[in-house]
Amino acid sequence: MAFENKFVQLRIEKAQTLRDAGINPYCNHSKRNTTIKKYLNVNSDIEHKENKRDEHRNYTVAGRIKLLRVMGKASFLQLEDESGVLQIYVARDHLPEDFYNDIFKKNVEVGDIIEVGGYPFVTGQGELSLHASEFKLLTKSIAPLPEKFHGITDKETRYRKRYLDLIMNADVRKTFQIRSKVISLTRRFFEDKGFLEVETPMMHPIAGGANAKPFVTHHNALGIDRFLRIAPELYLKRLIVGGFEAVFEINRNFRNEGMDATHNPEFTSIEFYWAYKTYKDLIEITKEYFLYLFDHLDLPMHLPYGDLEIDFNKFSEVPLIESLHTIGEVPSEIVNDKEKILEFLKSKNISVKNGLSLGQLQGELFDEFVEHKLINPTFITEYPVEISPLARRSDVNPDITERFELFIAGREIANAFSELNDPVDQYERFKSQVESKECGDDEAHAMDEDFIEALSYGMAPTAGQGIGIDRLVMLLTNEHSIRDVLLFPAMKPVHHEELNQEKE
RNA sequence: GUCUUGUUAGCUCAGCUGGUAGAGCACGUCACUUUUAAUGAUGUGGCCGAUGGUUCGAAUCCAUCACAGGACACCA
Repeated sequence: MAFENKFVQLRIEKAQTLRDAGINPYCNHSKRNTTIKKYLNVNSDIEHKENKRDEHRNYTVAGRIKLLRVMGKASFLQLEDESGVLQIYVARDHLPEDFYNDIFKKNVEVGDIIEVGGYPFVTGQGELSLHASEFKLLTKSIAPLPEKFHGITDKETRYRKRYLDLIMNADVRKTFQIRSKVISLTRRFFEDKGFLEVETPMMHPIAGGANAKPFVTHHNALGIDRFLRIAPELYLKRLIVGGFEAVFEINRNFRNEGMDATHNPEFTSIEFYWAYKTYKDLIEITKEYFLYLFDHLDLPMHLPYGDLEIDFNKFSEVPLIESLHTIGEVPSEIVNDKEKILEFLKSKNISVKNGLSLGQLQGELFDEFVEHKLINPTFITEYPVEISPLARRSDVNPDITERFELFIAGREIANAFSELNDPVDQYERFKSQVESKECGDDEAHAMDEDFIEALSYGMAPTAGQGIGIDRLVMLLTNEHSIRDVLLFPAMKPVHHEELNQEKE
């Protein structure tokens, strides 16, 4: 039952006491005329004034009471709005008769949202404050806030009740402000380059564009299942066929897979496609993009991340096969021989699925021995064709593709390639994916004949790239769980009724 | 999915080899007109995550379940 907690009951009673005294505890009119940050800036000269005050100035601020110190006939409170924290001085003799004793002291408490008018002054302890001459309750908070010193630290509560986390932890608000900036800067960067922002379907008849398990939903009117998209790729390429030459989409993808520190069932990516360009051009624009972000976010080029320090002046490029030896210390004589790779993996006690192709085994070696060592930004290039079903083959070596993935701090941040635009080749690759699917690989691509038909009309040579925004934000904010950069991360329901409701 | 560690007051946490629940903050009452997690006095507050079991007796031991954190596996 709601409101049964005794502390909540007490606060509801206070709200009623206020109503009885003619004060609306959920008042709808605020006369706020400045933010706390502006107030502190504008009045920074007060400490040099006579008596360290200026009674001719008057400001009205509003916010939530975070701390309250009642000292008899006067009180101090710490008021917080989105912009900052301000100390308010409330004295009995500067407010209407009896208001201080009967209303303020008895019915106003930590958590309430109030509005205060008054003049600026500096206290004996040297803190620029506001001397209250008007005081108005805007919103009565009936739930007690977490402890004032330790705040709220329990991760489960922080994720489930993000509003509490945001109230109590200013640095969490900061993380999400940076996230917002990253997205808006990304949008501006690509718009300034002449890219067109587009929106493509979230509900797909065929889940394509990535190797992943989709969520399934049902369209009642048509009586058919739809898949929540796992990637926007195939639709964005259709737009290139249609004649757009540079498009991007920043939006959610959905993958029906496990959840952990770097995976949430819904996540945000940007994908962009650029006609008449190659993956080499994408390497250049990616470097430029990072510089742009660092510049506008005012981040150091030597970025700390946990125990690591990442040097963003040092982007490097290494072909995948070469990286196996030079970075992964895999003997170079085995990397082009299936049997020798299998032997090597076995000697290292690493088991892999049966029937993997050479390219897939090379991918396994990379994941096992190289990926986690890539701390400074590294473009790994020239991926085997077997693990790149949508990428264009190299003109000089048909076994590899014109592709790169960007790794930073041991994690994949971006995936890019010159797009495969030969419809017959694409058809063959889909067919081989379908065969893998039939052999039990439930993450292999399905055949998308409509996409093949689109390619048949001719897609200009194009380069395309996807960047995981959540992981990028983790990197830039020094967060180590994706849940800390998602306002409302996916959580299991707490009550079993919710879990079992789908059983019938 | 596997392993592992948690779950005690609104919040942060104690509670040993089983004997019937503790602190700080918050809240109530009193004092206090320049405090900074204000201070001093005093009081209220708990189905010890859920269900079973062992026992004369369980917050404590055992089992199952739920949720969460971490690690591994899969993936972005």
